[in-house]
Amino acid sequence: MGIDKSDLLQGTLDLLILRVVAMGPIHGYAISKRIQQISRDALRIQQGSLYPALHRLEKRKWLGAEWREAETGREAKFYSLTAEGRKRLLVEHSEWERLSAAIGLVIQATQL
Amino acid sequence: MGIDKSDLLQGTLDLLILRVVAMGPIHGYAISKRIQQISRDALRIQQGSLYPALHRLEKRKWLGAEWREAETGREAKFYSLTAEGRKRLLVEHSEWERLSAAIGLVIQATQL
DNA sequence: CGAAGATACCTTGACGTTCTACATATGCTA
DNA sequence: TAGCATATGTAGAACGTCAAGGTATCTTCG
Repeated sequence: MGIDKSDLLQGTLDLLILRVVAMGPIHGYAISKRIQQISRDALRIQQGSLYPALHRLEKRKWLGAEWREAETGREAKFYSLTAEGRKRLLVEHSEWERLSAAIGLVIQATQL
Repeated sequence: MGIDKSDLLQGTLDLLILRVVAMGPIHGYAISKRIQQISRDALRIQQGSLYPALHRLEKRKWLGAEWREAETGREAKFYSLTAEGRKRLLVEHSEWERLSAAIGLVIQATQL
């Protein structure tokens, strides 16, 4: 009935991607697997969310991209964090902390 | 440039509203003020977000509504939580815990 | 008296993100 | 040779939120 929620908290995908890419160059498919693995399967990035997001971040110059051979021997597009991307990551991170803390406050205050 | 984020984490507004209404009948304008106050101004609900959200929740029978006189002596639409709304609140709450914990995991794991 | 500001409700149209579904191709393995 | 994981991508739609606009009442202050 269209009442179900997204697999993600909308607006947090960029943060997740930037964090993972900050660990070192990595290709798109691996990013989604990594997020899924770290989150113990709680976060599943659909391909229709992943690739548009990567293109968006690349367009904004937060990610740089380069085609290289993956560990598997296949060609893949490796993303890496730009200097601007690192700045943006800090912004996204503090916004997350700020907003999630605020929601925590509301949850706490309303259960008295 | 459209790069700035929402004042909210998209998808959490329903949870916030349901929590506040769970404390007792309250009208829309007061809900937004209350959320703003509890969150120490971190969360500001725009009226263009608030009223459509309230109508959505009412339509889904998670909120009931009744016109009454507010403390100020003016007419206002008071919302209260239905039984279904209480169930939904539990769902929204656990979804929030699940997803925010998962994001916390990714943040932790990527800063090593 | 008149203006301003807070209270209280609402709608419209645009926007960005995410989703489902589809499409393509390669490499490995059973 | 069929199936599955890997790997990238697109199109169209749904959804929630935002900016901006509107109405009306009540109180306060000049």
